[in-house]
Amino acid sequence: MQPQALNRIPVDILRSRVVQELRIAILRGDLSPGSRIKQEHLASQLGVSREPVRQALLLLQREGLIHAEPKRGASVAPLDRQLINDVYGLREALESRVVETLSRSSRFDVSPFRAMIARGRTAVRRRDFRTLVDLDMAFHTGLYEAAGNRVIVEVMRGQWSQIRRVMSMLLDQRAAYRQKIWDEHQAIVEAIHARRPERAVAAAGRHIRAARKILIETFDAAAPAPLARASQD
Amino acid sequence: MQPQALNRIPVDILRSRVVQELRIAILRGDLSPGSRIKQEHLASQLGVSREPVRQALLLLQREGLIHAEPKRGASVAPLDRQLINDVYGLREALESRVVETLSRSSRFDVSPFRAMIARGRTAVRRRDFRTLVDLDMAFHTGLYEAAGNRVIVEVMRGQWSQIRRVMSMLLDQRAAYRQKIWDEHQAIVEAIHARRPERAVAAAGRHIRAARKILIETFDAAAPAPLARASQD
DNA sequence: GACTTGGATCCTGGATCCAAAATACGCGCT
DNA sequence: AGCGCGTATTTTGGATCCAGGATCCAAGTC
Repeated sequence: MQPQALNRIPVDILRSRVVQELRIAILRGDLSPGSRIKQEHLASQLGVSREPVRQALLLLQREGLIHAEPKRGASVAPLDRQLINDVYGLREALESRVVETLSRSSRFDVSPFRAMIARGRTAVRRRDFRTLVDLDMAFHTGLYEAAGNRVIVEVMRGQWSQIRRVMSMLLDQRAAYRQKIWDEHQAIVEAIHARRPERAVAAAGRHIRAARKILIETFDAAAPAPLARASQD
Repeated sequence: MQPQALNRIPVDILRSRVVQELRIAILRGDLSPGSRIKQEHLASQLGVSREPVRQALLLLQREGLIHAEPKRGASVAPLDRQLINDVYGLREALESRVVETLSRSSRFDVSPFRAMIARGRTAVRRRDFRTLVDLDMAFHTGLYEAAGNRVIVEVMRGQWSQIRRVMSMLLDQRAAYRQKIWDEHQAIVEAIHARRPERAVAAAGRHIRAARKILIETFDAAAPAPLARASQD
């Protein structure tokens, strides 16, 4: 017996496949906010029974992508202005702390981040929004992971579901903002690299507040009617 | 007061009852870390079928109280030194932000907090540890709620499960610390009340770092052996 | 005597079944 | 024709059933 790394990859489980599929569908907007989700229908559509579907719905409900009431069924959670705002409040608090920590650490490796920035700029030029969102999330997640706090990584993983939903909405429209993203990312990374905590925190704060501002504006401009039908309870 | 309690409140659902029971059992230590949880056994013990149990396990797994591997079953998650540490890292980041926000707000109402502090001191005198933990959590949760960020409230609700687990372990032993808690709480609240953001942030930071320090120390002292035992009943 | 191996047994994940709540529908009434 | 009420249908939450993987035990092998 060597190290005990013989049996890996048991991440089968139908349930997680359903979660994955559903999450993607919601994040992409294939399922529009507010639309009803019937278990039977979804099950047959994915070729499974209702059992894994129910569990998947449970999980996605906790993730905030699904809204459900007992006996009343589930629906895709509406985009929620307040929620977005609050998510960004959380993000600012955590990310400030993360970049501050990194700025004081001696083990921060800039290179992967510089690489991501380069790829990000390319994606912007190509107007490849899907990749752009992926890279943006990868960039920030990379920071969390570099800071080494697993709880923060985990918490933010959940929140990015929300962020991605509105992000895709936003990127279509805000060309000016798309340009700025990677400059801001670069500012953050270089400040960390230069070991300047205050500067890094400031850069991160600016980045996040700018994103929030744009997001909320875009939301208010584009959303009022079609998004939040069920927002009153 | 009951602002909008006219129609909802159908929080029956067997599953949530099971979650509740299980969570309490784990937090109280009635189920020791590492012990296996058999669905059938738990189900009959609670007088339900395996179905709600499975869903409850799923939820508690995401909450970090249960550890499970596919086809291998579930067990009570072991107390994890690193995890505790990380939770406190998260807490410090968020709570700093929260108290800072509150210090700048004009709508902060001290009175409920002062009341909690008084009750807390009483609980300390009476060595009523259960109530003490409840009040501690209520105090901090109260701050999150006062700040009005629902996402932070929600995220921290999850984290308090972890905090409570070790907290009960800690309070038994650290008499000196028990005394200090409510002084520190008072310092935080009064700083907020006095509209002194820096002071409030500093007080909150000190409070959380002190708690973390004690917790980790206690953990290292008392924990090595008895934590990950697999016990059957 | 320690290690492997075959098989009985247990347990989990998924499928199917059932009762009750909720919604949709149609009928009768004013 | 509009409205309300009672019933049919849909859909959910929970219970039960089943197949496959994991665990345990004991006998066989070196």
